[in-house]
Amino acid sequence: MKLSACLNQQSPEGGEKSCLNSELWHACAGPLVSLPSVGSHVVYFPQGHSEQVAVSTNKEVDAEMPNYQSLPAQLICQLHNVTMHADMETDEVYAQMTLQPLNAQEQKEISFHPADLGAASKQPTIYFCKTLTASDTSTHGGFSVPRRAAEKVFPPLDFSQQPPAQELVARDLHNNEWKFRHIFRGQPKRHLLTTGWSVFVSAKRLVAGDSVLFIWNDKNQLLLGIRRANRPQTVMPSSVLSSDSMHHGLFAAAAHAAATYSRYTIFYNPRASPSEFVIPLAKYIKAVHHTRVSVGMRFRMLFETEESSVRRYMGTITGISDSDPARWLNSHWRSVKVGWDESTAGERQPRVSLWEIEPLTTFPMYPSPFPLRLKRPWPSGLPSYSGMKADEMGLN
Amino acid sequence: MKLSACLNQQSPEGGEKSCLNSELWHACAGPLVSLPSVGSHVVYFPQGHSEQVAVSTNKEVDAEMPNYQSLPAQLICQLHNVTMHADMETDEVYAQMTLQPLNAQEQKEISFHPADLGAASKQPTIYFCKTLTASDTSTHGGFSVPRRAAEKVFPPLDFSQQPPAQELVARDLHNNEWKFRHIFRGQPKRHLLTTGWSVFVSAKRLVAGDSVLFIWNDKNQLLLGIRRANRPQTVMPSSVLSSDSMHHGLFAAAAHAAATYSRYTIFYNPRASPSEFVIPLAKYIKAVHHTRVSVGMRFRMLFETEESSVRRYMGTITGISDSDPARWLNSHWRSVKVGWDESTAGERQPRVSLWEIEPLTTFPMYPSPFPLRLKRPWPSGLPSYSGMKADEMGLN
DNA sequence: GTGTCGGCCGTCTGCCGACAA
DNA sequence: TTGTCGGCAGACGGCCGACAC
Repeated sequence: MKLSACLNQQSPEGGEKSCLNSELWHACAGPLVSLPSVGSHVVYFPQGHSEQVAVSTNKEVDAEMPNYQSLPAQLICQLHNVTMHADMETDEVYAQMTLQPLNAQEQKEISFHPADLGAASKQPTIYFCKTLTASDTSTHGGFSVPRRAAEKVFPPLDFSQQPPAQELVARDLHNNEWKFRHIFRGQPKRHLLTTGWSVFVSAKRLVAGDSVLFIWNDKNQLLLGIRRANRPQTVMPSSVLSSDSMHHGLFAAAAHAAATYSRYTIFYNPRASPSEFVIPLAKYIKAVHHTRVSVGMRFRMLFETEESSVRRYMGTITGISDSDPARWLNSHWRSVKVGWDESTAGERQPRVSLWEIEPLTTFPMYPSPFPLRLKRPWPSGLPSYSGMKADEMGLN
Repeated sequence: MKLSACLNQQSPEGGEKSCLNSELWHACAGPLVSLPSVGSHVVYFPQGHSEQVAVSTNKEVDAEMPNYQSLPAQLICQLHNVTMHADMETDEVYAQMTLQPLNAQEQKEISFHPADLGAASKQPTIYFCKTLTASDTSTHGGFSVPRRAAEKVFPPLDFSQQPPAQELVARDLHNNEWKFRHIFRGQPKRHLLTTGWSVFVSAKRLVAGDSVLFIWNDKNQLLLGIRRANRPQTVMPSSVLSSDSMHHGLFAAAAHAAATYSRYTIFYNPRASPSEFVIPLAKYIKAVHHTRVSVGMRFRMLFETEESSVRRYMGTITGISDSDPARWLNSHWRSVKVGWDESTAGERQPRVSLWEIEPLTTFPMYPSPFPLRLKRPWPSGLPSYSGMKADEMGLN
């Protein structure tokens, strides 16, 4: 992996490179991924971060790993910076965030803004995503564009020509330019990308099963991104640091930042990570303190389909407990054990976090939604909820 | 980077994959690289390890990085395991080592073996290395084999045929098989690799300036490896962990191992690292305690040439001091400031370590070389030399 | 001794509509 | 509506000796 393009969420003019519309990044990341807004308060979960590192290094955290006593299970931070990136080699999207743990005084002064709830980012409206077929990736031919897709996102063809054709110019996440010949021909007629397509396929090393997506943005620019199929064993030990040292690094850096209230930097890989581990504080508060859940309760949760849209799966809460009591006591990370109505080969996780689900047979405990204010602030000196008991949080 | 092939130094039958002769690994690593032997005692320098991480992530250690008080500047360890690897994507060689810091009792019982001195590994005798030309990597033709090289390492051709030709089968670091047509033709006659060569070039993504090397080992097998040219900006931020967290990880993992005398794992990238940071203890002792150096003294030091051989450069010692007194007090890592006779654009480092150089106008202080025994063992409880004063070590 | 080139042939790329799912 | 195929023309891959440094 090499240096990556930069997409700064807030200050496009500040970046080292010219910055693309973040629509493309979000389209590649998927409909469920949202990034907290700069300046807002968030909750950071070392445990979730560790899960991402475990997936990336293909190695679980070692049982011998010491407890970082000074590191609470969740850190309340201010989010100073968010930049969107894409891997130079694979185009895999990821985000870099700069977090700063709040000290006791800052925690007392927290006030909430509705915008901090972090709704899933709106997917661009004028776009399409197609999974590549064997013919699409073969050297024998070009790319067959689904009719509705071509009519929706490509500029209209001049049908007085025979055959109707035009040159398309599209930019990828790295702002590289790709040119394609777009032609409408064949019997029956269909939209095709011919000249230029195979160069793109080989440059991006696309294979059948990968997806390509086109966006027509509000500046009349054509953007294109890719999403690789979930190939098993795409993991890559970095050969720089052992996975054990990586986990040490994650915990030590977070512990140091928590102890000194200083900034630190993390990477979030939306398509690698099993769950988001930087959550808007308001979303966390709402889910943990203002929603009543109990064993046996029904809920639904959003998942991404293979066609890049969302669907809800239903399930039942079967238990509420610490997912790793030895290491992370009183953590809300994956504290909810669930069973799924449709059990497709255990594809969905058996444990989820409160803010990931929508409980059904309940309603919010507060009548007026905003602004919120906590009755009982977190224990002074401990920038976390780790000292709270379950009954204080309405879990029982 | 993906999973890598395994070359176990000691137990070829124990590896998960069939293991190749380590000759190829050492040939790719270069003539100056040696690996300490399994079971021996070594000195590990977190500072040197940090340098490697800084090079790999292209980012220096942060000035805000806290001091890891419990981590001495050098750790005396037993080397439990050494495995040789090669990156699946780039074929870059690296080694994985398992180290275990010695406790005070173990340090007292150390005895030295001459074999532990860690002489540079013998390069294979029957091999050649060629830097690829534009013609070699072009699709227009094959690979032009230098005459002496072909006669030395390839099986002899049957010159009764016209033209003389044969099929060569060579295996790379991952034990993949590559087939080439070896032919002797043209006017004037020359050795060429034709059919099969371009597949190899494109699979390994070789460009003009990269090197390829062939070995004819003692089992009558043909092996081949590659060495990429030092292209600037080959660095790759991992997008898994920030460089700050990487440095934290390195120090925290080492500090934890030092505190508990437990094993930990490191990676050594010989072609990325500016210096070896795991040194045979005997070599360290000899250089630090049994060699007298002083400012103004002449010395010579080995360097690798572009043609993969070694040559000596001469220099003068200009100072002896801690290279990073704020972080690593009384460390011998790069404690010697030097000036070079041939100052080719500051290519060579201004600071070296004692065990890297050969002082000239001096001779060893001990009459009989081995076995050695220290008069004054290191301070009990501190598994390092960090408490020693310069005058105790004969530096002044 | 070896790097690069022109010449030449063969394979594969890549554009086309046919056809079927 | 769109995935795959046969047909075909042209580009490029790749093997050869010529030639120069």
